[in-house]
Amino acid sequence: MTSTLTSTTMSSPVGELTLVASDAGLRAVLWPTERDGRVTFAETIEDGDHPVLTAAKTQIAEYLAGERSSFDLPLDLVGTDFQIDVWNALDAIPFGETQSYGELADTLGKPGAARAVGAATGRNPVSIIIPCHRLVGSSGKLTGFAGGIDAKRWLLQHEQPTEQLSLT
Amino acid sequence: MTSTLTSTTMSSPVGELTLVASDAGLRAVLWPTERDGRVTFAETIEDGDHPVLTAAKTQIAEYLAGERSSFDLPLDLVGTDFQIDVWNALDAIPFGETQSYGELADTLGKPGAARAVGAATGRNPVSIIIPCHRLVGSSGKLTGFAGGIDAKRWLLQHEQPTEQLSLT
DNA sequence: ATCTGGATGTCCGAAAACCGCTAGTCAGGC
DNA sequence: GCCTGACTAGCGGTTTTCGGACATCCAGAT
Repeated sequence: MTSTLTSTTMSSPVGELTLVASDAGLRAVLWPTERDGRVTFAETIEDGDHPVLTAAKTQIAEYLAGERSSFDLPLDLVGTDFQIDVWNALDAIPFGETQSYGELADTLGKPGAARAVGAATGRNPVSIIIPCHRLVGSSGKLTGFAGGIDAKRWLLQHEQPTEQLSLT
Repeated sequence: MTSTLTSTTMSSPVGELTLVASDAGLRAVLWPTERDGRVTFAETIEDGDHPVLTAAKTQIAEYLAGERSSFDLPLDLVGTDFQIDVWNALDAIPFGETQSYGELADTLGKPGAARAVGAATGRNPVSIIIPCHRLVGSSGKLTGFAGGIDAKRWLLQHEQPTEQLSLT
């Protein structure tokens, strides 16, 4: 049926990440709590040498070390049209900036779909690479995150030049 | 996603048949009324030269000409566990014989599931090859058929040596 | 200040509907 | 009596439908 998937893992300040790739590109970057359910691991093979996986590993490590602010990787996104739209819009939020769920809904031409944006964001398969952590409540509050609110706060602080803002 | 499907058509005394194959084998033999809905034709390519399709065409023609009483083709059945069980049990009914829905349910070890057998039979993707026409009501009545009751009667008469039985 | 309701797309579980059935019952016609 | 046909309840698996729940937010009423 589906082309074979390969996977590998890497450790990071925000927990162990699991990377999954298909022939077409990077399929997923998963938090420890997401390992099950998000991807059917029945058809997944461990392979640390997959070119897309090694590239992703390198770029994520550079990002976490503060040496990189954007990614350049082939992605293989699987989702509904709306979800893909949301993920692409997320990708357009620049390093260090944030946007609210409602604002993103507006830019998609679907005002009022803030809640739907939240649901689609929560289903982003490629954490960190597609910066779902840059989406916050309209009041600035950090509302939810697949990897845990702590990880979201860590990533956002990490993108602040002074490392000083205290985020609630 | 799914591997590519190829299809072709052939005419027969019971109407034009549409054959569909995947890499794994014959996927479907459809009646004119089934062409839509049963298979996603969005991903189907016309190709009369596909080896499985030509073999199926030949064997069906031989069967319809009275020169063949069983089939030997790789099948690629897609369905629930129960449906697959039913289809396999159907395949075991010999040429020229019939069985009732309830009897088949019994042989599956699920007495009382006669009606479920009916539903599964109605979903048999591979008409003629898997002889769903050999399944009749417990009273001997021809109850239903995807290709129409007339086609069912034609096939059953065709399998009678004398061509004489009058089936209701 | 705080609470309520309504709008959006998707997924998930529960419940209902749907069938290519069947054995049983009962009323009619011979 | 015996057969037939019409009608009924209950059978089991699958499909369809429906109602919530979500990583929200704004307006209006308490």
